[in-house]
Amino acid sequence: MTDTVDCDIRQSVDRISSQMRRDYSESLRELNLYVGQDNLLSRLWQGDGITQMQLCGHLKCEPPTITNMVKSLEQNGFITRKRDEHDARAMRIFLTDEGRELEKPVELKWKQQQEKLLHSILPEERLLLRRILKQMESNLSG
Amino acid sequence: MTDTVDCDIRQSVDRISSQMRRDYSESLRELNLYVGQDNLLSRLWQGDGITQMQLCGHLKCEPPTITNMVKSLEQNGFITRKRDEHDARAMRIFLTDEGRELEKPVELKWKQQQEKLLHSILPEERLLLRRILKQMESNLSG
DNA sequence: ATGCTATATTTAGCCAGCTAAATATAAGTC
DNA sequence: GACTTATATTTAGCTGGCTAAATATAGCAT
Repeated sequence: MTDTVDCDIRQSVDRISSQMRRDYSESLRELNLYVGQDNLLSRLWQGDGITQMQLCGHLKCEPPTITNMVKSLEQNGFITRKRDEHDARAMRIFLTDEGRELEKPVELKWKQQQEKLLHSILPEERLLLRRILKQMESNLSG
Repeated sequence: MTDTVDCDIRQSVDRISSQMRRDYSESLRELNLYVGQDNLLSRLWQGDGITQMQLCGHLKCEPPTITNMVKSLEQNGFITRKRDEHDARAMRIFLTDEGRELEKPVELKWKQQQEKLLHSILPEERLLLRRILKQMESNLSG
């Protein structure tokens, strides 16, 4: 019984994340972005000029993934890359004006997505849910 | 405040699913499987000989995705494909012995994954969580 | 029988994500 | 200075996932 419930939870999280990704992907296309690129830009809105390795750390992904994402974002005019003046190995990533202009529209998409996800779930439940999700996050990273 | 909490939830689900995928992917490599292939096989363990279109429905993905997954699984010897006798358009997918043998090991991986995910989360909380996740699923599909 | 439409699958090409290996530069060591 | 190791990024090649377009077959209607 417990096993069944637990297994449902694992699968449920799986279904939610893939459906959310699909949905969200479609929504982001209106901004000429692909899923994941919003997270990279989000980090840059907090302060740009960081290296690709630093982006790896923040986005928790591998260097080749950053290379590709950054290439795509650069081609679409949202960021620029400059070689570090003191370390010719590193590339520093900067937002363009177009990249900066996406901050508000992306935040709106986030709110819309979150509202859709949490519709009809009560504030008390949201708080508890939040706590449990944090626990799950730390379970995975530990 | 509410916005912040909600947004945390959206991001939290995002982080959990990507970390889970990474973890799980690594774990499945021991069985010579890639993430997602276990879901396809799982449907076949319930009964094989179904068409690729039926798999699309169960896995909620598009036909080309099935074409690729099925090709990979066939090359690795877990399934075989036969053209439908009455409808030459359709391919029917069957498990090989190797494919059948993966059922128990994959279920073990599921249990390990779920145990890691839900560690230290109480049974009452799990029940509530399950209910909320179901609600989120229906929010997304509706 | 001819033709139009619907269905099943594949191909090509894109993105996120990965690993393994190559490249380039930095920095420490002898 | 020359050698070795560490770090940053890229390339090649794989998977899951997608869309758009191409095939192939089925089935209906005239």
